[in-house]
Amino acid sequence: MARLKKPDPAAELNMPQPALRRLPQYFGYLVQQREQGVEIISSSRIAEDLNLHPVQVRKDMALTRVSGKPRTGFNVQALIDELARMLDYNNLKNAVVVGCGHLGSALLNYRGFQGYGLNLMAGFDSDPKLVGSRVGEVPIYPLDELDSVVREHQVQIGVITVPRDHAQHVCDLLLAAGIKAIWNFAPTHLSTPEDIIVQNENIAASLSVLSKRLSDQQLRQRSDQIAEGSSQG
Amino acid sequence: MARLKKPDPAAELNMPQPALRRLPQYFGYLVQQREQGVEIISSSRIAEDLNLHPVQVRKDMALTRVSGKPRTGFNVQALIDELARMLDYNNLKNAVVVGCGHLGSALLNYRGFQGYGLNLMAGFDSDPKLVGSRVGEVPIYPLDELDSVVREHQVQIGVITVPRDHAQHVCDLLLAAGIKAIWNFAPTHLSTPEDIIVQNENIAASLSVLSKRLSDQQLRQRSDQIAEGSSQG
DNA sequence: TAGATTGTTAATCGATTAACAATC
DNA sequence: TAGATTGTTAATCGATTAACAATC
Repeated sequence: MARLKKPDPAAELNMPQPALRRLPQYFGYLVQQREQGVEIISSSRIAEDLNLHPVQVRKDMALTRVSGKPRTGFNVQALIDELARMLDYNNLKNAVVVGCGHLGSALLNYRGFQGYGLNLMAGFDSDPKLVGSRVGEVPIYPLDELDSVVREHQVQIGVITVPRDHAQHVCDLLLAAGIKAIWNFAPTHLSTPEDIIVQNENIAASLSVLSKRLSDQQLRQRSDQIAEGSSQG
Repeated sequence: MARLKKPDPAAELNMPQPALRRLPQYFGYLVQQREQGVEIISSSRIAEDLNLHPVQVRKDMALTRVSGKPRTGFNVQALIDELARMLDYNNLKNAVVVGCGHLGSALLNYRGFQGYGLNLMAGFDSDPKLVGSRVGEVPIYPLDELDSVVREHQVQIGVITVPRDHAQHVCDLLLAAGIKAIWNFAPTHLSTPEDIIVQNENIAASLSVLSKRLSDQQLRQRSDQIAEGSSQG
């Protein structure tokens, strides 16, 4: 059995955000490795596959308090278990999806959320044709049942996938029903009380990073070519 | 007209990633403000609406080299124009989507990408029923036409929305066709040459951040209650 | 002028990387 | 033992925040 130091609640509460964003990456990667029969893995191997610095991987692994063995590496299963505990993947959290258009349907059809502790247990839509049907096995309700469903199942997380102009209204409905956290896919800013957690899924931000990296690389390559040309000339 | 210092190419190439991720956020926010008739805006107002520190907003605005006026603020349109230039939104980049299931369809139906410089001009799918049809006005081709379509239109960006187990194969096809950047929505790590830009859209990472923030807040609230209870007792 | 806001420089904070000892 | 890998401490790097001058 892999050695495991006592968890440090303070360290876990104050986890740096960049690290917190890397942990699910490790988790997914390690689950995939386990499926391929890998039982022990070194930090340098992880770093290489995920394009990270090996020391950073060791620092992150240290957060899990799973000890590795010099000359061999870390126990994959132990890391998976501890990451799941730290990220609270074992406590399934109920969530509802408001807006069952293309994006909402895609989320409702995605079967991978369970592995990350999220249970999408209901969808809501204003379209009477959708109401009463199921999308990816999840039942779709009319908007005016939102309050009762959320209260009855003590749902904590609301996912907003409605058009931009309806997002704030839906947000208000969710908060009125007692929701504590909002996962917002609508491309707009939501006004909420301070104690409500809002996570904006800004696909444009991600796209911009990609786009900028591409432009920058091409700029660099072009200036390299010019430099080459002039040194040859 | 708003004052505008000369762009600084070095500063733009070496833009810090956290800042780069905030710029599209400002862009979207400012476009929305403009639609509502706002012409001048202060850094403190932006900061308040986007939950940022006002000094940070001013630093970020300084990156655009748009000068604000003391006592009034920044010209909204000037900021929008300069952000669009910095993020290269004006040069429409062609992209293809491989995998036209729920998520791929959602992307193809999303009409907002044009505003962010991305033109999804073709979809590919192995399902013969989809091939020849259109999803959100974008034509769907069979996979074996990927190479010719990508070459013909000099497409630089490939979007992968196929199931996990097909992602690496699709990635290889895209690279063979000359694609330089991959936007990967499949929950798996892709092996690529060093000069290829890969942006992983890890929805699980985002979800985990939300989930952890929720758990942590509830932990804090519970320990606050206990502290309250004992101080009262 | 007084006051509000920008914008810059310095200080702080936090994350990443380097160096190296400890361990198997 | 030799060598490879972990794990910790120190150094560096970079981003955020604070302080305050400049400007309208």
